[in-house]
Amino acid sequence: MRSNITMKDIADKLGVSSVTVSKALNNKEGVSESLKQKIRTVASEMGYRFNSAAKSIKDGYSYNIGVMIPQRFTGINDSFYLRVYQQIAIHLDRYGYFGILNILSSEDEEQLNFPRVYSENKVDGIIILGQIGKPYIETVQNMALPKLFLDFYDEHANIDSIVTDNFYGAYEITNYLIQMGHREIAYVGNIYSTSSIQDRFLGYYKSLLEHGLTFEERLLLKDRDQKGVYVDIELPDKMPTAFVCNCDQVAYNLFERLTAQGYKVPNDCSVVGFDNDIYATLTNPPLTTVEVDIAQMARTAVKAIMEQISSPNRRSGRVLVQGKIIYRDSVKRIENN
Amino acid sequence: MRSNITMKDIADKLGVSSVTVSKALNNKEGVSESLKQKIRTVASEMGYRFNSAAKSIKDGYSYNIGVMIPQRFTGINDSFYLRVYQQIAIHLDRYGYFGILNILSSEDEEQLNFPRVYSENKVDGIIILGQIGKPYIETVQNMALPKLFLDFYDEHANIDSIVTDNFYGAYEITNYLIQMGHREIAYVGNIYSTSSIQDRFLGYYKSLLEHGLTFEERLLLKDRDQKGVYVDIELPDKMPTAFVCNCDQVAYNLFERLTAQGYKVPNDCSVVGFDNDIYATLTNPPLTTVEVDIAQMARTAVKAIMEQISSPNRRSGRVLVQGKIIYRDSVKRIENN
DNA sequence: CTGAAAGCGCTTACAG
DNA sequence: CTGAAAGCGCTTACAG
Repeated sequence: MRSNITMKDIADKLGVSSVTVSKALNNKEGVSESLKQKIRTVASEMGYRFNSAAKSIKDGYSYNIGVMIPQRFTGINDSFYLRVYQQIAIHLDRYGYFGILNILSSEDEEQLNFPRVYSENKVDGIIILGQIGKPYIETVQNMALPKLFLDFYDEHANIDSIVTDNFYGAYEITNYLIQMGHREIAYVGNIYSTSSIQDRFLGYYKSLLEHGLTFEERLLLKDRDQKGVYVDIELPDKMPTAFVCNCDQVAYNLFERLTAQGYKVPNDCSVVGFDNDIYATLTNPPLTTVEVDIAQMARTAVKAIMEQISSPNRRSGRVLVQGKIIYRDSVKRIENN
Repeated sequence: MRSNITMKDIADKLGVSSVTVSKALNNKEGVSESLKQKIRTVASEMGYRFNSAAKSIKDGYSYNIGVMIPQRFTGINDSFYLRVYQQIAIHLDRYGYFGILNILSSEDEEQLNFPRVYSENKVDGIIILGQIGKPYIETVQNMALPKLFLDFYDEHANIDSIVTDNFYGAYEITNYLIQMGHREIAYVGNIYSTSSIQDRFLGYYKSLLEHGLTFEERLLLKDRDQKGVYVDIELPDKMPTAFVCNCDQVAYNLFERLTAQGYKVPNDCSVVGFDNDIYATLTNPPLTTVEVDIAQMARTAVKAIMEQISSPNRRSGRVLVQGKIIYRDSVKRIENN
């Protein structure tokens, strides 16, 4: 139930018209300062609350943004997207907007249903947070609304996207390992599993190339099967001096493996991760890793969708958000012969 | 920007009135089945989307619920409330409602500002998720809107609340320790910090009482200061055989402490936690703990707020949601002399 | 500086 | 079974 005090009530109380009240409360021209003051005071005394639905119906904006997260990314230990959503909500607030969370169920994704936020005209734009299936991408394209992919992209759909610079982050952290004297560096991750694992691998690869190091198949270690289920990591017979892991959780798994085999990090080998999530601080010693800048991702996403709303024809394309290396204690400088 | 197709457009196309279109699309009486069908078909062909703002302005409902989480509970390793929010969003969906996330900043909490969802009439009710300061509770009481405290309560404010049965959960898990032969059982937590830590302590206390065990001050170990900042846990000189920790993260901290001092869990002492969050699986061995039923909390909360909306005078009071002991490997049966 | 009129898109209550 | 009229609370464009 809403407060039943309207601008008309305030107007009646003061013997003015509701037009004047509207102007005063919105601080528009055409009302004397003294009247404005009086109106504001009375409004506050009466406990007046603005009716945003009435405004919406007039100007056609809901002042809401839908944030759609596919259900499968919302598992029990998987709060990354929720955290991104939270940052989005905070940044939307600065534009006078609100965020409505829409978990995309597997059924809706399969049946290509529009989200309810769309069919009920609840939002002025939609941010899709987390990779959706190809068929559903088409459904999204059919939505007549500003939209944005966050943390993934599709090369065929012409939809703006914001992604972490996986390539550059992995490139930089591999450079760092090489600077620290490492020459035998393994990459841990199934590069056929997701595009971000693949992009991170390519960054690692580029770093090797640039430093005249040759990549060897045996230094590519599988961390999960095609379905994304983690498998035991098999250490190579001849151990490398450093491991680039595609994410912190995998680095954490690798630590367990190394410890079980009697290796000590960083003395016997160095390990780096990616994401700077909770796992990065749970290893002993804590992990040097690439931090995904969640706040920056959210800020960029909100700005991009706001621009689409105000200028429907302007496109931002694919925006990369740089990560940042967090230096901790899992890397040791080694000497080369 | 909204789709600019309205009921009027559909009506014009079919040569009927917009009243008839409204009735047909809402499946109300007074329109023949055949006309309804025709109208639905044309609506879908034209890509009609319902304008919820227009409905809102008529019936006074926004069909949104605000979920307010104090900023301080949204730290980097703290996704419990976000997960609850996610479940709330899913359950709201079943009522045709949406959830709007509102992070309560420390400034707004100090300055006793109403949340924007309230002052802009964006929601039909507010769920406050996580303990807010006493002064702000008064602010919340002044909001003329259905409201609900989730995961905390205040004995003085007459506001419905849903909380985990902290008391009973701690009581049960302490009973379990006693069944396993433990007689010297410590409680880890600052009982002046939050009401849930206090309630869990009382459940522990009741279990001791019922079994004729005497509580000793020295067995109450502080885990954090008044502001909630974790402190080093000081182990008592004479070690107990078991520890009841007020939450899993503290149990995790205790593990580190015990390991540092050379104690092994569960051989040297047993440890139990509360929450069954990520920390419960990160200790070695994993933790026996009380699982907070997030889905049930969310379901109950949504039901309660919906009831308040439909019958403003009905109150649900303080509802307890039962937890569930998850048995793992951090407790050992011991023999008594 | 102030306000009467019209309209946003829908629904409700009533008349036919 | 169908629709003209009125109204929800606000804002815009215009007249004074």
